Amino acid sequence: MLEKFLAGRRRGELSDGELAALEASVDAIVEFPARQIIVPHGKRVETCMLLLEGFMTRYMDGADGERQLVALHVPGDFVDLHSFPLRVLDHDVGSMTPVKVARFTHEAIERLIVEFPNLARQMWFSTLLDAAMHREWIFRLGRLGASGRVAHLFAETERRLRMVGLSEGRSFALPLQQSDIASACGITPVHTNRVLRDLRERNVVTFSRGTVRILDLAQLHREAEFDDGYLYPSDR
Amino acid sequence: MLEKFLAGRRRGELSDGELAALEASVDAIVEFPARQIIVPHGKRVETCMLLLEGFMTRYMDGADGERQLVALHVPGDFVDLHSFPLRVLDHDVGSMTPVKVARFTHEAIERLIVEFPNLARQMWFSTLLDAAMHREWIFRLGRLGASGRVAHLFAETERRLRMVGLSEGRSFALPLQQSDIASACGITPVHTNRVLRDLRERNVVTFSRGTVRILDLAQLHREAEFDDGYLYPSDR
DNA sequence: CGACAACTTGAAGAACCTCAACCCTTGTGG
DNA sequence: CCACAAGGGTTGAGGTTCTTCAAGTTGTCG
Repeated sequence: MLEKFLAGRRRGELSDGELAALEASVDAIVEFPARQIIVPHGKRVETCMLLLEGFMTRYMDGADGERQLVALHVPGDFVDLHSFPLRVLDHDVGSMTPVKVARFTHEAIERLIVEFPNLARQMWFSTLLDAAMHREWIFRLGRLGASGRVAHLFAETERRLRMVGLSEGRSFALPLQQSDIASACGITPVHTNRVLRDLRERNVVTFSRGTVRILDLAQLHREAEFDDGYLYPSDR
Repeated sequence: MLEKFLAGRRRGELSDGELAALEASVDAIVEFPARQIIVPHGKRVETCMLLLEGFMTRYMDGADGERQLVALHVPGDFVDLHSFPLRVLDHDVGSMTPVKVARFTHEAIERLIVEFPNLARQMWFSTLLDAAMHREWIFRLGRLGASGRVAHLFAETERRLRMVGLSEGRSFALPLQQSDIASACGITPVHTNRVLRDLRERNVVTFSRGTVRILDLAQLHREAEFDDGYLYPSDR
């Protein structure tokens, strides 16, 4: 049942036994409404969640209330696996859409990694994939202009969704508002709007009512300086 | 021999046996000159390095040759432990000063984590600390202005050096050039110079010839919106 | 002392932000 | 079915921040 969700975050294969043990360890399938804090920062965490449906984000709020997204999570992501070694998160985890997750208690994770060292390795790998994406976001914010940042967000998300079968490479659902894109890219909502118009008018990509339509993938990647190597894709 | 270096990146304690095994696993103590690429991106990596002396960085270069630092490493950091699960790095690792490192082969790491599950956990934790710092850098770049970014870099580095006994809280060695600070903060060297003058003239912090002198720590933290929680400090 | 690299400063312009108004869509109650 | 409210999206004008380019100045090392 979980197998198809794990395609985007694997280093090598999972055995049938490992997969079965993972599925047997699921504490519960849980649903949350959109726009809700799922895991607050600074509080002891006892579970981890594998995202099955919907979009989630991790974010930090600044002193003036301005929000910075630090990650966008798509189905297949082990959203807060970081909380297992860390125990307390330095950031909030929230839902952007209604979401469905498979919840695991930390005790269950503990048992799994003792019994299946390969699963431990896979989980470590998964969290380091998050770290690699963090680094790419640092690069995006530090070295790209506003339109490059938005292009990069689209390019990365398209590539990640394609890994789990949620994009065919031309258009995909990205149920965010312009202000969410602004929060991810370190720019204002107003400027995000202008950037989107610019990308649209130059026939690179359009974003409207939660759908991204890529008109020129090569140009999108060029403007984003995007190379998918950091995602360690298994499907190429 | 390694013990004093590990103070900043521990979750709980290491037993004498674990420490001894770690020390026995050191492949070699290696020195590198300043300003050298130590681990290039995209190439299979077979070893990891624990930084003993000097400063190292991880960075990515953009299409126009502009460099973005994604991490600054201080003594005690397991610099490229990410390469163990990832096998290939998405970024370069380089020395800023002459450095001395303890090198471990991946095979040695493999043996260690099989025999000492607690070491495996510590190593996972260490890489997630890097991820937490990455998130903070994302916040810094996305939500702070130029002087806040520089202040944040100084605040974070001071706190980390204090954890390993290399800062007393008032002044510390940070052997970087203004252009390195620029690379870390996503601003130009020229603007970095103006920001440093501003911080100096407002009696917050000075930076001169590789030394940071903190004049008003509270104000530095305020401007950086700095809270050390994400470093999971064990010394408070 | 001379050469070189790093640092410093000024001036002009580009990128992005702020503020304020308006538009368009969607949902709701009469 | 219409009126209207609310939230998100769009546009314009003007200001701030940061960049770019170019010209010094300072410090270091042979």
